[in-house]
Amino acid sequence: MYRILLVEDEKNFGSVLKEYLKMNAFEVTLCENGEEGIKTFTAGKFDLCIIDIMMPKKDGFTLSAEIKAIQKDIPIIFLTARSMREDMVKGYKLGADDYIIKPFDSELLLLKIKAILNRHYNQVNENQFLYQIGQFTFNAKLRSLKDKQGHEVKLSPKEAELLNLLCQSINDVLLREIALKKIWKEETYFTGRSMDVYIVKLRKYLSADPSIEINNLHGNGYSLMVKV
Amino acid sequence: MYRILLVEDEKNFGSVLKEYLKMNAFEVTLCENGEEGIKTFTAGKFDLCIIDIMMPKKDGFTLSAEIKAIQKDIPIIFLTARSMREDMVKGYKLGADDYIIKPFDSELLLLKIKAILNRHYNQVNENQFLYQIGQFTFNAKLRSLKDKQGHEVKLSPKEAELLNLLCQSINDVLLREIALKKIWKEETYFTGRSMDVYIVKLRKYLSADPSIEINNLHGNGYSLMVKV
DNA sequence: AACACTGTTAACGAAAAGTTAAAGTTGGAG
DNA sequence: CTCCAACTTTAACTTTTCGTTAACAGTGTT
Repeated sequence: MYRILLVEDEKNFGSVLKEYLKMNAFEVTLCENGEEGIKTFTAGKFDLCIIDIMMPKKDGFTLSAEIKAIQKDIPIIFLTARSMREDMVKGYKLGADDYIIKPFDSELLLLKIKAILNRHYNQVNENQFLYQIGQFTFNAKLRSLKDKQGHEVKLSPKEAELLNLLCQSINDVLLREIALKKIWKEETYFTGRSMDVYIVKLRKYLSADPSIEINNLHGNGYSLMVKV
Repeated sequence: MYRILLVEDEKNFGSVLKEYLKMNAFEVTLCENGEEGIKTFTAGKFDLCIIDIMMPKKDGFTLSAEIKAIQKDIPIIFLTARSMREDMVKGYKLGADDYIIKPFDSELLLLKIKAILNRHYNQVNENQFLYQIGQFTFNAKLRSLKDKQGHEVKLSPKEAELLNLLCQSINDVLLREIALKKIWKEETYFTGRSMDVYIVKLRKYLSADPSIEINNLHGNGYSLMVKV
């Protein structure tokens, strides 16, 4: 049960978001401005902050700086109005923080939250390297993909890393940016295109089993789905 | 002989699995529910637990928490129904534990069991010096490699050291950098090339048995694979 | 309709590894 | 002390593997 500090001055929007997150098994504390936010943060324990940038009294960036001063590594997701200039937000992008533009798909926010929490806390079994994918068995250490007949294909390092990430979030979403940061260490046009090429390669390898699909979520990432 | 505690409420599936594991040289105790599971665990000694998550009376997570309270570091493999949501399993603190989705390839379970036991208990016995490699017997101290016919080859110091490292991670990866650090004490272009030369030599020695392969993992290292 | 995102293929160049042989190095035997 | 043989490193050349990029086609969004 992760604890989220939500700081949002629009009352309606804030409480709707709070309810939505609670429905999805998060513990949420809602604050209506930056001052209240820093007080609440100091008093409690939180795993993640979601902060509106434009707020009266104390803006989101200032608040986040104060929070980081207390707990350096806490992940923060900024909420920004569409009108806000992208480069301004990016300029403030610190460390592993993220931002999301209002109005947004609540589903997307949930995905980001999960992905970020995962990245920060669930050092998800770096040890796990054996996966069953439909009729295939994938050994990430040896970079081998074997089908039921015992036919083996060797994957290249990048192929294996990508498939490994997909397996870690099997039947769920692997966000583009997360894959790029983890595998390519940077997120540019070219690394993005490179990743697309690898997706094609993985699809080819896995095409023997029709119950396996690597689906694209336009603008968000990919998901490795294995049907029943 | 490792001892496995298997807790599974489906009687048929449980006993089939138990027999399969026994066939593969494990000592297995089968329990049919969580309560029985914790009693049995308290009474006996076990190296690994395999626990179904969905069980009446006491679910697998609760059981595992109780078991961990008694023996903190015992490895656990969870069995989950396909219907169970993936993120629910991952959301639960898996720690160093692993999980597997039913129905699964029994081969995969065996691989996982071996991998887990290996990393928990076999902190690689550095003192071992006698290895069986396919049809060969390798004595690392005497640096001798004998085939079934008793023909013996004497290996040079470096050859023997390298083969020894390969044997320590048989059917797994020997990372280049680790081999270089352990044998050559430094990692440069030339020591790397030197190692390549020794790999060629070892391959030549072992080429008599086609079930033995020293595979290169491009950019990673080598793996000594012996087919069964 | 315009634009951004994705699918797909092929080609190029860089890096790693395979291979063989010559050049060093070292530690005894004489 | 000298020389030889075993051993190791360096060199040179070849082959393989890999990742990125370009180019063009197709798709989803606004």
